[in-house]
This record gives sequence, structure tokens and C-alpha cells, in this order.
Amino acid sequence: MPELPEVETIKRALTAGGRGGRSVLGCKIVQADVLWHRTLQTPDIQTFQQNIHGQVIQSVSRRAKYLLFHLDRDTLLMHLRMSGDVRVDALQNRLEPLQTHDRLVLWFANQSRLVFNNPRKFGRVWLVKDPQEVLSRLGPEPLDPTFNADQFYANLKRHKRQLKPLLLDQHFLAGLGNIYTDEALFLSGLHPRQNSQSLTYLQGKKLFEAIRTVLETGIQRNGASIDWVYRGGTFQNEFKVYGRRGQACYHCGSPIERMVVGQRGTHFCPKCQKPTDRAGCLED
DNA sequence: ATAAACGCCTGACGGC
DNA sequence: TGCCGTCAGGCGTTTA
Repeated sequence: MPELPEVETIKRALTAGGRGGRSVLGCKIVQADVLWHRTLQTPDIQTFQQNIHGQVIQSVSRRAKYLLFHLDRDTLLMHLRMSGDVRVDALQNRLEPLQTHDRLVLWFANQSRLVFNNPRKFGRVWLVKDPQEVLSRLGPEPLDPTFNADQFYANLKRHKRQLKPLLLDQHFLAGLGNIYTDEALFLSGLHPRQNSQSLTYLQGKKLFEAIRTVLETGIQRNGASIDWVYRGGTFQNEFKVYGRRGQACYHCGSPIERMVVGQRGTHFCPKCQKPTDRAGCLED
């Protein structure tokens, strides 16, 4: 499930503790188990277990779709990819069974454990001295207050690419995934295949604002819950195009269409998101 | 520089 | 019921 809003929701649950979550702040790691070896991107398992032992989780943060656990000496990074999830188990004893698809476990001194669950095995974990080793090539954080529409527009004009794959490219902008990209393009009235270089400033600004709107709303709703990967968020109830193929556009009534762009299922309204240089019919 | 194809994985769902 | 194709919130590598 994890795009930026879902990862942000997980981060908040891991730190605030409220709403059924359980804080990991201050937890001391006494053991680490890697149940699927490819989960660990770096270092090797032995070094990982040795280095992480005894370290305390000082804080948890998020960059794009990465979760960062700031430890005493190192940073533990997690990327959930398509199907990852993180939970904290409060334990009666150490023998409580793990769940199917649990891939990595951190055992804490205080009778609890952090579990990385990942059915499709795409997710990855890193333990590094400096998180920049992993994050240095990421593009701007869309909700960063120092990032603005002017910069975003200038970046758009630097490329000659279809909007949808460009927005999904984490080097260009970091945090959007398939759902929020479709929703942002609909909100801004832009066709997913439109050339990034063809946008007017107003279109670029509108797209920038739409991206922030969908991400902020997603965070407010604790993310989106889809299919069997459920997290308790409710943003799925507010999708305008994603997963609505054949259903009426809320704005013009046309059936929402699905096509493939950049190997990703792409949902859009053929009337509100015309592939022209002008904005679609949402522009008033 | 851009984009397509493919690989990595398991599971749910619809059609027959 | 079972088999089969399709689809899936991501992203890196290879190939055109």
C-alpha cells in the first residue's frame, strides 16, 4: 500500500503510539532476525546483527517512501515497495508466533518487537552510518515548505517526458506512487501522456498544487486501504479516478478509462483530461 | 534523453 | 472445485 501518505501514517503510528499504534522510541534492540535474506540490502546479515545489537531507537522519520529509524550510531532504513508493512507486537513472551510473510524482526528489551512484513518480498532494509548513502539521488520532497511551484515548473521544463512516468520517477519528485499520481493528474485536468515540456506555467502550478492537495488529504485520512493490504486509512473512499474504470466521472459524467502508461495502470477521465496544451475542463 | 521490456514475488479475483 | 490469465500501492537493470 505504501506511497508517501501511507508511509507517513506508519511513521506517526510508530512514534505517537496513539490510535492502536505503539511507539518504538527509546526501545533498545537486543536481537535482530532476518527471515528472508534478500530483505537486507546492506550490510551482510552477520554485520547487521552485530552492529544493530544494543542500539536504541532515538527517533523515526520519513523521506519520500523510506522509513528511517535513527539509532545511537547508525540509521536503519526501510522501503516497503509494493506490499510491505511494519507493526509492533507487544509480547507476553518471546514464543508468540510470527505471521506469514514476516521477513525481519527486531526484538526489544521491553518485551516488544518490530516486525517487517512483506508478502511479495520486494521491500528492502539498510543499516548505514549515513542515510545519504541510500537517499542521495532522490528528488525533492513534495511537501517540503522550501519547495515551490516555480522550482517544480522549472524542473518540468527540463525534461521532455510523459507526465505520468515523470511524476513516478523518484529522482524527479520523491514520494508519489501510482494512485496519488493518477489523482493529482485528474485534479489538475492534465492528460497522463502530456509532454512535460508543453505545460504552461499555470498548468504546472496547478499540477504542483494538486500534488500537494492529494498528498495532504491522503495523510489526513491516514492513507488509503486497498485490497488485502489494509492499514485502516480511508482515502480510498475519495478516489476520483483510481480504480474507477467504467464509472462516471464526478465532474462531467464520462466513464473513467484505464490505459497503460509506462507499464503502469493509469486511470483518467477522457473528457476532463484532454491531451492538449490547455488545461482540461476543470479549468474555469 | 526517453521509454519500453523485464525481473523480482505472492496472492486475489474473475471467467470458464 | 480447479485451472488460468490478469492485475497489483515499486523500482532497478537492460535494451532499443
